[in-house]
Order: sequence, then structure tokens, then C-alpha cells
Amino acid sequence: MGDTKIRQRDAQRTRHNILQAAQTVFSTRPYSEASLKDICRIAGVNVALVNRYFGSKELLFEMALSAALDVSIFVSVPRQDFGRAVAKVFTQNEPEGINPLPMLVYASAQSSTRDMAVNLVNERILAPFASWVGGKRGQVIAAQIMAIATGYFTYRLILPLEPFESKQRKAMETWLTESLQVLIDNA
Amino acid sequence: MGDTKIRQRDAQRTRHNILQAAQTVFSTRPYSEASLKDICRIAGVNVALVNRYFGSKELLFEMALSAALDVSIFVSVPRQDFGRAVAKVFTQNEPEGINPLPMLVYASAQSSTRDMAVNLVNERILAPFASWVGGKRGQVIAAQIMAIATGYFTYRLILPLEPFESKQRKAMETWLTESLQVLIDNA
DNA sequence: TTAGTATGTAAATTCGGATTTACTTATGTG
DNA sequence: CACATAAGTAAATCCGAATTTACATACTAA
Repeated sequence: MGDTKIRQRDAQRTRHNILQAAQTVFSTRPYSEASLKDICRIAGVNVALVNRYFGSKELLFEMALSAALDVSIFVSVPRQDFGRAVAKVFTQNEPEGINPLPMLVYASAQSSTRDMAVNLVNERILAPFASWVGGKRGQVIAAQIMAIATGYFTYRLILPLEPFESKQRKAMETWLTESLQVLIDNA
Repeated sequence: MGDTKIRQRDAQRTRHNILQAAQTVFSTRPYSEASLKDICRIAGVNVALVNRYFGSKELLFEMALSAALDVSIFVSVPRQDFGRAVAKVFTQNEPEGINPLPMLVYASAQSSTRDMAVNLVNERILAPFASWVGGKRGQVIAAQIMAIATGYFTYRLILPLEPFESKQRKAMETWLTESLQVLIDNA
């Protein structure tokens, strides 16, 4: 029949699988507990290939974080919906799956990954955010938004505290939404 | 002369030295980079003694965090000074020295230390804080305060971003102070 | 003073993960 | 087809830290 032959070996696909698995794993456990073995089991790939394609665990982490960091979801929305838009992303119920915020926090567990993460956050989040907010105070406001979002997220997924999850959760979400929106409104 | 004999061997003192050094080291570098060798060099003590006196690195970390966590500085101040009081602690210029916030963040780098930290934070910070704030919304407000403070701190010391350090720093401090105070005022 | 225990030390052991190595198998090109 | 090389594999190696061990010395109480 017209079935096209499928490559059993495909560097592109393998590389892609590793990166994808890495994003998932690095999003869901601390760097030190995210083993290459885990990642490669999920990717269906031999461990040695990580070094062939990415050089090291550290560089793989950099790729994974870099590929996941994206501010465009937040700044492609009408300003009056900003708070809601961010809150929506930050409160959604998927502890599994690719998520740059945990990666960011986990990056702080090692100086090398931390330094790398700081650079990425500056270039990819803070700077574009600041210019979207605009004005002389743009960068300061962007920083405030990041602080609130990160703090919220820390106690929601990294160090889970009751109020961020239980019945009080609704109140927390409302607060998050409103306090972010206020920052934009007063920018 | 009347010089009293000084003990060369003193379990109490040794234990204390280890704990103190541990608090310093765990406050200034990620858990995985805070080696027992480092801690014991600072404490002037043999590495094996950590296990004799504390059982393991993990338990030593628990002791260190537990001993450093203390909410009383914040809740022993008149309510109208709350924002200023917290901001003062969180913006002081001593990256060195004992500091529970970094330990808390670094605790998230390992599931065991993370779980332990979550329990400690609940008992020693969130709960007393909530009852100090009082009322039905006490716990929610306490959680909001913690989120802001932690987020701020994260980008000030753990993943250092420009606005938290440079000329814009004053603006950030003012924002921190005011947004915390507002939470208390409206409680 | 001396025996027994508390304290301290140096070195051996363990351990688990990342990285390297030497090798095998597929792919597609002339 | 046969060869060169890209892609993949299994196992060996490395590595650094925590922990254990076996031993040495100080302290105290009888």
C-alpha cells in the first residue's frame, strides 16, 4: 500500500523527544532528583544520547528552561484582562506538564543553573515585560508582578500551603488576579 | 592564677558550633552545595561528629531551619508599623549570616527537606501569623503576606534581578512596605 | 590512680548518578 | 552490493559527597 517507510533512527526526532521529556521532568521535580535515567525512560531513548545531543545534564536543563520560558501568553492580551490572564495560567490544575516556573525555582538549587536562569529571566521575561508595561516605571512594575506571581506559585506548587489549595483557594485566586491588575492599571 | 580550666572536649559546645555553622552555610548556598565538610571546617569540628550529634545531613538541616524560623520579630510590633518592620528585615544588606528564607527556598531542592520545610512553615509561620492577624480571613491574609515576601526575596537574593538591587531598589522597597501594610490595614 | 565512658579523629566504605568508552546496527549513497 | 558514516546501545568508569568504621585521647568518678 502507500505506506511511507518510517525511519527507525532519526536524530531530529530523538533530540526532540529528549527535550520534551526533559521539560516535563524538570518541571515536576527538583534538579537533583530529575535524573537523566528518568528523562530517557520517558523519551524512550538511551541515556548516552543526552550527552551526544546536548553535551551535559546542565546544558539540557538550559535548553529545556529556555524553550519553556515565554512571556507572550501574558502580553498578548488586552490590558484590562491582564490579571485574569496571569491568574488563569498560575492557578490551573496541572501539576504535571511543562511549566517554566518550577524549573526556575529548581534552578536555584545549583549555582551554575541558577546563574543561567537569572540571565534567561532577564532577557526573556523581565525585559520584554518591562517594555510591554512601558514608561519609566515599566521595569519596576514588571519586577513587582514577577515577585507576586512567583511567591504565589512557590506556595502553590513548590512548598504547598493549605490556603493555596483548599476552600480558601478561591479567595487567594481573586487576590492574585486583583493585585496584578492593580499594578497594570496604575502603571 | 585563678584561671579556670577550659574543657577541650565539650559535647554541648561542639553541638552548638555545628548547628551555628550549619545555619550560616545552609543560608548562603543551595542544599546540594552546602557540604558537611564546609560546615565542619567553619565549626572547627570533625565531619563524623555531624552524624554522632544529629544523625544525618538532612536532620541537621531540619534543626538548622527550625532554629532559624521565628515569626516573633514581625508580630511583636504595632500594626501600623508592620509593613515597615517586615520590609526592613527583608531588604537588609547582609547576604551573609543566618537567614531562614533562603533555607526555605533551598529546602525545595529535595523532596525530603521540602516536606519537612512545609510542615515547619505551617506550624511556625503560617499558623501563628494567621492568629495574629485574626479573624476569619486571618489565614488567607497571612498567606498573601508570605507570598509577597517570598517572591520579593527570591528575586532579591536567590535569583537576583536588577530592579531589586540597583537604583530602582528604593522603589521596590517602598512597594513592598506599602503592599504588606495594606494587607494588614484591610484585614 | 585507674578504669570506663564520652568525645574526637582519620581513613575506609558506600552509593547513585553523570559521563565515557567501545561496540553494534541502520541508513543511504555511489 | 558494499562502504562510510550517522545513530543507538550496554557496560565501564568516574566522582564527590555522606556515612561508617575502627581507633585514639580526654575526662570523670570511684
